[in-house]
Amino acid sequence: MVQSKVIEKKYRIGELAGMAGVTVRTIRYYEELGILESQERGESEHRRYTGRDLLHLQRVQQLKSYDLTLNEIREVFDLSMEDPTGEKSRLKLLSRYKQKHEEALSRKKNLEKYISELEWHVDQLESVGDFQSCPGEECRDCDYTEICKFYNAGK
Amino acid sequence: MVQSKVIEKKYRIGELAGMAGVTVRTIRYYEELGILESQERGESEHRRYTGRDLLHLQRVQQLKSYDLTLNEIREVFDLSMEDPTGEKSRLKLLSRYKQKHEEALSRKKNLEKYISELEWHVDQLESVGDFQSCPGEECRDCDYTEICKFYNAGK
DNA sequence: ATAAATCTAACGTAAAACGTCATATTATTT
DNA sequence: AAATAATATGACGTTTTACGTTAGATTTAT
Repeated sequence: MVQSKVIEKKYRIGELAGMAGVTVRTIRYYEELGILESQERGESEHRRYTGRDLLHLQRVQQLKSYDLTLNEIREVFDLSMEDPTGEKSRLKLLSRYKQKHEEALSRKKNLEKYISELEWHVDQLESVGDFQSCPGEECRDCDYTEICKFYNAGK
Repeated sequence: MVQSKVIEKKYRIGELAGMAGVTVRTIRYYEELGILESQERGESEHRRYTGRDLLHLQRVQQLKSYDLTLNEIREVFDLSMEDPTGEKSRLKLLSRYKQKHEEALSRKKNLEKYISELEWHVDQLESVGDFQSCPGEECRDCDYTEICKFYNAGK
C-alpha cells in the first residue's frame, strides 16, 4: 500500500500568524527561543510552516493560558522531544514530569490558601455587623487558625 | 477603668527589617507604595515602628507567598481599610472581594487543567511502551478530550 | 515593475521589586 | 566632643518577560 506523498500545504509566516492570532514577531521570537522551528527553507529565504506547526503554535497558546512562561513551555516541549523508548531516558523524563507536577501542586496549595482567606473576608462581610480586619485585635477569635498565623497575634 | 497608656516599644527601620527578614530598602519601598506606613516621626526624623507594623509586614510576606503582587496586596489592604460599617461601603467591599475570589478561582481552574495534563504525561510514561507525544497523530486516541483541544487534530 | 511581505539585526519598552550609589543628617558609642 | 553607625532622600541601575518597533535589504506576488 503505497502512501502517495501528498504535497502538504505550506504557510508563510504572515498566514500562520493570522491563523493563530499572533504577530509575525511573536513567531520569530518563539523560533529564537527554540519553541517553534520552521521547515527547512528550500530555494527561497522565507520560512514555511505546515499544519503541524499551527498545532504547535496553538499548543503554546494553550500552555500560556495555564500561566506557564515561555521558558517553562520550552522545557515541556524539550521533555516531549526526548525519545523515551530507552528505559533510562524514560525514567529521566518521568522524574522531570513528576517534578513539574509537584511544583504545580505546590502552587495550587498556595492558591487554595489564598482563596480560603478571601472566603473568610467574604463570609465576614456577608454576616453584617461583625466585620473584622486582619491582622488585628480580632484575630484572636478567628476561625482560620489553620491557614493564618495572625490569629493569635492580637496585642 | 483607666487604661494606662503604656509606652509601646518602638523599633527603628533596621530593627524592623531584621525581625521581618527583609532589607531596609524593602520597607522604604513598601512605604512608597502605601503598603506600610510608619508612625509619625516625633522629634527625630527617623521612622518608628510598632509591633503592629511588624505584623503588617509579615502579612505582606504571607500574601506574597500566595503569589500576589505588591499592587494586589495594596488593594487587599485598601479594602480592609475601608470602614464597612456603612451599608454602601460594605457592599462595595463585598463585591470587590468576590471579584478577587473569582479571579483566584479562575487561576485555580487553569492550574488544575495543567496538572491534569501533567498527570496524563506521567501516566503515559508509567505504562511503558505506548508513549505518545502531544500534540501529535496519537491525539486521536487521547482520553483527555475534555481538557485538550488537540485530541482530534491528528492530520 | 511596483507594491506587499519577509529577512536580519538591534535597540526600545513596560511592569515588578527591589539594589546600589551619593550625599546629607541624626544617633550612639567611646 | 569626636568618631562611628544608622537613617534620610533622591535618583539611577538591574533583571526578567514577551514581545514592539524601526531600519535597510531582499523576495514574492500582482
